Amino acid sequence: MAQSDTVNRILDAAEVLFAERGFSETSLRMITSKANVNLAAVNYHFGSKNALIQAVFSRFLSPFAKNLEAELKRVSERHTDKPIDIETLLGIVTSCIVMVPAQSKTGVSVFMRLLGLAYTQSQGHLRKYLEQEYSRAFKMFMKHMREATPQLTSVDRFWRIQFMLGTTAFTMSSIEALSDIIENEMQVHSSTEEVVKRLVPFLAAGLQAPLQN
Amino acid sequence: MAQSDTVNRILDAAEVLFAERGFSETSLRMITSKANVNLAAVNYHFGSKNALIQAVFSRFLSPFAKNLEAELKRVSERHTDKPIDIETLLGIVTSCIVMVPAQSKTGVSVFMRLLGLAYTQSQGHLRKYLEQEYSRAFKMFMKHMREATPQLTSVDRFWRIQFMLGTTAFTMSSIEALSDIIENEMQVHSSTEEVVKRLVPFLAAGLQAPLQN
DNA sequence: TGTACATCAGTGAACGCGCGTTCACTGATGTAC
DNA sequence: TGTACATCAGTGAACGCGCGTTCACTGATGTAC
Repeated sequence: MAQSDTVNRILDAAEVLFAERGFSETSLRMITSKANVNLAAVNYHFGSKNALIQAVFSRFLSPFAKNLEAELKRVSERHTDKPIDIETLLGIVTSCIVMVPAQSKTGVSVFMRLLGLAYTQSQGHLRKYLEQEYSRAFKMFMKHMREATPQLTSVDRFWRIQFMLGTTAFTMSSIEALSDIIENEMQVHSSTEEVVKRLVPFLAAGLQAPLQN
Repeated sequence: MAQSDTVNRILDAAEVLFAERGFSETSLRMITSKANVNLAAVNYHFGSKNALIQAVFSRFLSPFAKNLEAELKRVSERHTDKPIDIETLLGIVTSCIVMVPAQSKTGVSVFMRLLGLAYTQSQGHLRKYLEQEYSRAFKMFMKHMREATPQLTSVDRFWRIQFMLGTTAFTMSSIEALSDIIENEMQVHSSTEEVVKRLVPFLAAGLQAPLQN
């Protein structure tokens, strides 16, 4: 058994349980029994429950941020004359998200649900951690976003990006339940890819909606 | 002291604390000490913490649902020839939300934040309760929604309504944190009312976005 | 009008329980001489 | 090569604490006769 096996088993179990139940509704005892490790192992390896939460996020956000920075740099080098358009920008983000799970072993929906929870459930420690850890990738994305939507004031742009984030996080976190409902009611099967395809025009249209005064 | 005074003081305190901290992060001891009532009074009047949570929602959702049904009926009687358009429909919903706080004493932002939490934090008991309690208003709204977007297939309409719901719930549940960020970065204050005003055109544009194949 | 009883809002203290965390300890592996 | 020691992952049991809930009780008010 490799040295890091216990650590990874804890992270795998915590990731799934946090996504299913939220942070304060998931106890260390649930995590350690699902992971088949000793209760004290969490505090031994991570120090505290809060530190475990941060580690869960790091494991998928770090590769995502790395992918995103690389991809943004790559594409912008081919767009020296004109800014990257919104559809391309959104495409880059979604493709970078899809690239990650192969590394961290979990599905896209768990990934997205956690992102949603990070916004709605954090008590401060997590938000602070994410802000300082991933500010570079976020700023890079925002720079391109600014160039792609010159017609928006910075306040409008800020809010519309939050709206996009909200739509995505919420939809992805409940995609399983929603797919079941629609399959029951309308006998139509929806894969995550198909939902994302429906999502992108919705987001792009919202982002570029006329401003009202 | 009127008979219902303790009940209302508990509801007032619970409403504010739930909105600030979420449900499982708010203890009955916090609520009763803020309300200046005995700890046992919650279980005496409501029976359990879950029942208190449901009562908090009832106090603002019941008048809202009543407003919404009345307003939808009123407006549709003047639109016998053509269906109500989307902007009007969304306007009705937001105005019905704004009408409520005068009855339940709290601000719109507390109201909206609770709505967001209902989606992101409920453990089942709340979702079931809301579904069966307010299904009539919801179905009525959906009927008008269907008429307002005849160009959409029912599958597309289903997903786009979920997108709208997601955007709203997510934004409202994290509105405080987001308002703080934008106030720090751009020195602009954003009230909930202003955010809702920004949200509506975003949602309307997304809902009516061209379909892609 | 007075008495006995019922009802009900509210109380103070305690209950058992699950929580995150701590601590002394084990046993395997690596390292120095 | 053998011995002494250090390091470190992992363990079992317990810690104190805050939680939702319960219960016997009080005291005020209403009601029947």
